[in-house]
Amino acid sequence: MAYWLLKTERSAFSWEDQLKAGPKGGEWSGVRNPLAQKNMMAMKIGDLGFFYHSGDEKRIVGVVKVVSEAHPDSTDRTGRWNCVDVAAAGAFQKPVALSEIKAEPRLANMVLVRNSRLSVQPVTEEEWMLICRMGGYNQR
DNA sequence: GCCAACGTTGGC
DNA sequence: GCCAACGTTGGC
Repeated sequence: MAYWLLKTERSAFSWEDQLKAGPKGGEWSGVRNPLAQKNMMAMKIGDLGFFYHSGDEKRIVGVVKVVSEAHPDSTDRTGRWNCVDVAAAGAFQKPVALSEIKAEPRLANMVLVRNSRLSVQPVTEEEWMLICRMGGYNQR
């Protein structure tokens, strides 16, 4: 079981959109970066990911789970890109802002801090647990 | 609005 | 196959 972080601009696809997709979830489409793509290809059903709003908000607002492993991205006509399906697993009681992550020394090595442009990133178990605690998110 | 970091493109 | 030029992302 692995942990990830998925970035999206609110205007493109928001947490509310993710909630609307319900327990069956939907495609995490539109990723057109080779490294982000490689990360998605490595996702397994049941893996969890932070849902991060980039742009004006810059904060983690919730958790999604992988409900379908990589398959062709329906928004891609070239046939080169794949995506996974994710469903909302729960919202943070208190969203965790990028500024809080940067202020936490134990998170200094997070990919989010090191390579802010990567849209699909791995998260370590230690980072995952700590951020869940910061966000008031209870894992089952 | 700026710019650093990173990707992609295209000429050679 | 290299690399300069250009485009995009995303934080500040």
